[in-house]
Amino acid sequence: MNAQLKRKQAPGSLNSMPANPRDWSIWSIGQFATLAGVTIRTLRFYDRKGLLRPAKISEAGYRLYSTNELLRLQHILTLKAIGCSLRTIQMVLEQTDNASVQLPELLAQQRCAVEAEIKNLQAVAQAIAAAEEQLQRLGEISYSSIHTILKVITMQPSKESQEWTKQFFTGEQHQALAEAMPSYMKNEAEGAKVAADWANLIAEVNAALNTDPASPTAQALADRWMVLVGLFTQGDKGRLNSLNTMYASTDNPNNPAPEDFQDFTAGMKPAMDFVQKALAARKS
Amino acid sequence: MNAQLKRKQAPGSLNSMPANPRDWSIWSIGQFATLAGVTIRTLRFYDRKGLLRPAKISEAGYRLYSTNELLRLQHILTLKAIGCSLRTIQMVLEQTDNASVQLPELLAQQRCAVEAEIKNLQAVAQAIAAAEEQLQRLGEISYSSIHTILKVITMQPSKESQEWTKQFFTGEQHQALAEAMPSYMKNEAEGAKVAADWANLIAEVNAALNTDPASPTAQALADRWMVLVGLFTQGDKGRLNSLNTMYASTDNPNNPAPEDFQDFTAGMKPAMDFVQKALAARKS
DNA sequence: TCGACTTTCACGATGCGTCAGTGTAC
DNA sequence: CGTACACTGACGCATCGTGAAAGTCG
Repeated sequence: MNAQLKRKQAPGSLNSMPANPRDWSIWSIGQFATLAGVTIRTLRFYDRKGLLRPAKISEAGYRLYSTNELLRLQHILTLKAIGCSLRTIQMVLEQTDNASVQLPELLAQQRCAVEAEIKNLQAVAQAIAAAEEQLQRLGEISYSSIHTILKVITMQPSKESQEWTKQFFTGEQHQALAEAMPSYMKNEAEGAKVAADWANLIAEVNAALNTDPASPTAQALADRWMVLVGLFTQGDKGRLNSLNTMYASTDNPNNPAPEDFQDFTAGMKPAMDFVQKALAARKS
Repeated sequence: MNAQLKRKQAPGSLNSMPANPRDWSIWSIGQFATLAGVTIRTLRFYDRKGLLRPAKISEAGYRLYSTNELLRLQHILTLKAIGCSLRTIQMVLEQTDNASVQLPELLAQQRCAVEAEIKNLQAVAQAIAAAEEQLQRLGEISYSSIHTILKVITMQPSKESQEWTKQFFTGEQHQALAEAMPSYMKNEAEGAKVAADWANLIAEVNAALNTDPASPTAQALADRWMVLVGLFTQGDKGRLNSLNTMYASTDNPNNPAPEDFQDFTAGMKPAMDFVQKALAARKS
C-alpha cells in the first residue's frame, strides 16, 4: 500500500526528503521510491529487468534517479494499470518509433482482454450467487451442485454445438425459443435460480440412481424434472420431443454432438437416463 | 486447452482408453488425466502438494487413480473455478467436518472477491475506452492522458477524503451536486468522455506551463478549463467558489487534505495553478 | 561512532509448462 | 525391439516480498 510505512522509517524522516522533492533533480532509490509510490524492491527489480535503469550509478554503486526516470516510471505504471505485462511494457517503451507494437493496438487489445475477463468473472459471480441462493433455500449444497451450476452458467457453446443443436429444432421452434428466452430467464437472478434448481435436482437424481425407477421417490424426482423442463418447453409437445431427440443423439455414433457439448452433458447423462426410465415405468 | 492434443498422441490411441472408461475402476495417470480433462503435470503437481494423492502406487512407481480420486478432483476443480487458491482448497477439503473453513463462508468470501475484481476491471475497461475515444477524436494520445484518465476513473475516495471535501460545501450544495451527478455523468460512456477531456486538457496545460499566462494560447486553455469546470458547477457561482477554496486548501498545512486526495490531485496541481494565473491575468 | 540508507544474494509464493534423462509395459 | 507411457528433478514464468550480510553517508 504505502511504501513509506512499509519501510518503517522514523516518522518525519521521510528518506531525508526535502519539503518539496521537486527542488532536487537527483534522487536516491529510497527518495525516488517514496516520490513515485513504489517500493525500493520494485525499482531494483525493474533495473535488473532493464525496464527502468537509473540515470547514474554513484561510485559506491548507489542508484541515482532523475526526472526522466520519473516520467518513464509513470508510463510503466500506467501500462501496468491497464493490465500489460512487464515484457509487453518493455517492448512498447523500447522501440520509440520502431512501430512493432503501437499504442492504439495495445489499447484495443487490452480492452478486449479486460472485457473478456469481466465476462468470465461475472459468470462466476452469478454461479456463486446461485449456489448461495440454493444454500439458503435448502440449508445445504453439494460440490456437485456447484459444479453443475458452474457448468450451466459458464457454458459458452461453440459454433459447432450451436449448429448441431439447431438440426433438432424447426425454424419456428428456434424463433419461438429465442423469443421465450427473456421470460424464461428474466434476469441474472432468475437464471441463476433456475441453474441452481437444475444442479440440485441432478445431484438428487444422481444419489438415487440405484433405486427403482418406478418407486414413488423416483417418480417424484421425475415430476420435478419435468417441471424444470416445462420452464423451457412452455408446455409445447413439439419442443419437448425435439429436446428429447437432441439429448438422445448426443452419443449417437453417426451424428455425435461436438466435444464441448458432450462435455457439458456428460455429468448429467446418468440422471437423464434415470428420469427417462422413470417416465417409461410410469407409462406402462 | 486439450490435454489430449497437447500430449501429441497418435490419433485414436487415446491413452489406450476403452470405449467407455467407466468400465474400468482403475486408471493410469494418462487415462485419468484425459478422463478428467486436466494435464498429467497437474496431477503430479497435486500429488506432490498432497492435494490429490493417487489411490495406489504400482510396484514400478506408477500412480493409479480410481473413482474416489475422480470425485475429489471434481471438487478441487469446482473450487478452483470460483477462484480459490490450491492452499484454500486443501484446507477446505482436508477437514471433513473440522469446521475451520466452511463452505457457506467460502462462497460469500469468494463472491465478494470476484465482485471486487469485476468492479476494478470495469473501471479499467472504462478508462481504456475513454483513452480510445480520445484517440479517435484527436488522432493521438499521451501516456500522461491515460494516466490521468486512470486516476480519475479508478479514484475511490477514502472516508477521510469524503469528510474533508464536505467541509467546503454547504449542505444544500452537497445535495444539489448529488442530484446533478446523474446528468453530469449520464452513463459510463459519458463519464469516460469527460474524464478523457480532463486528462487531455491537463496534458495540454502541462505542456504550456512555461508560456505566458496572459497569452492567447493560455487564455484558450483556461477557457476550455472553465467549460469543463462548468459541467460540474452548472454555472452556480457558489459551487465554483467552494471548489476553488477546496483545491486551494489541499496543501494548507493547517488543514491538509488526506493523503489519497493529495495523491489524486498531485499530478494536476501545476496545471491548476497555471489556469489560476491565466484567469488572474484576464481580470486585470 | 551511530543509525539510516544502500548494495547484492538468495529463497518463497502461485500453478503449473517444458525439457532432460531414464525406467516400464505391451 | 520399438514405442507409447511413466517416473523424478529441475528450470522458467511474473512480480515482486522478505530477510541476511555487508558496505556507505552524513
